Amino acid sequence: MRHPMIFVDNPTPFAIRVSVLTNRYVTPLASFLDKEYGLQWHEWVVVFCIELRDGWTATDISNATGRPKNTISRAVHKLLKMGLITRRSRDDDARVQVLALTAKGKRFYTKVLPRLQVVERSIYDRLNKKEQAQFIKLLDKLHGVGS
Amino acid sequence: MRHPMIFVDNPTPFAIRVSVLTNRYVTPLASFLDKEYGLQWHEWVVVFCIELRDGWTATDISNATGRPKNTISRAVHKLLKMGLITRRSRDDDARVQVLALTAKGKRFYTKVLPRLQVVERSIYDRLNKKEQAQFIKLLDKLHGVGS
DNA sequence: TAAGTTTCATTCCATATGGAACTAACTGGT
DNA sequence: ACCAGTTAGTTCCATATGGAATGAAACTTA
Repeated sequence: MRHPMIFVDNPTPFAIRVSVLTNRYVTPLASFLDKEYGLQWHEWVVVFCIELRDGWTATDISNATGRPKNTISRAVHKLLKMGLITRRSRDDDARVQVLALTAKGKRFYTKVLPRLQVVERSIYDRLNKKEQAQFIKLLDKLHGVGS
Repeated sequence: MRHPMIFVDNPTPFAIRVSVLTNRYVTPLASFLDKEYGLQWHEWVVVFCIELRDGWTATDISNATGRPKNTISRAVHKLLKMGLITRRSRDDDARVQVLALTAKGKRFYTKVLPRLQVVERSIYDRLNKKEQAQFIKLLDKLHGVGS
């Protein structure tokens, strides 16, 4: 590898740094997930969202993650087929489909999360606790918290 | 938008935060680039790399960015066709193709960079100068500087 | 200098992607 | 009650993607 640290100590645009971080960091997690469980990254994100809070719809997830809604729609269908989630039209609006984890989905989440965290930690632990907290705070700010 | 700040103040895995940041942040830049100049994100990254340092090859860029080499190969071909870069086999090793910006490519870079920075700043300026420096330092650490 | 191995880059192919058009369901105004 | 406008979710389709196979050139060892 001839220029591994190319983006260090120079005025590389922030966006390039971030996209490279995603390439180096999220991509390995996604392929781990795919190999071990046949799950796409988006599908995992949907599971994660639903586990985190009740009442999510495909549109909510699309808004929260910044992915187009057809992508989320496909992920939802796959997860339904896998029996990991359920979907129910809301009584007051038949267009809105509320998602929820099945018992199988909850078990899946409980099993997968710690394994992902192991992979995650191998990179994330390059930061100490204080730096990790700092980083999350900065990410939140970039996500537009408070604006 | 019902849950815009879903990933704030909870134990969302770092990888999800990062991927969402990319979705919200790099994607708009990429579509700006595509609409205005017909350039894919990878193609822009290749231009940026070549401008930053001399002597880059497709493999170097693949290593530095974490994208597969066929992706870079395609980007290089497109840029050659657009007349933005040149390619020369190295004298001592004909397998290695050294890339360089053409005059047109340099003008392109000079024209595009500030326009991208305007878009970039609209998000990045949510951090003050000190936080920006902090963030870059943390990114560098995550990229494995020093390890 | 021939055989085997490694490396750089391209091509092939099955799959993923996302914009745009679409359907179905609701809302508001008249 | 009707029609126009809006919203949730799906489908269509052209294009992007990346793993694996291939090609091409250069090394390594004998």
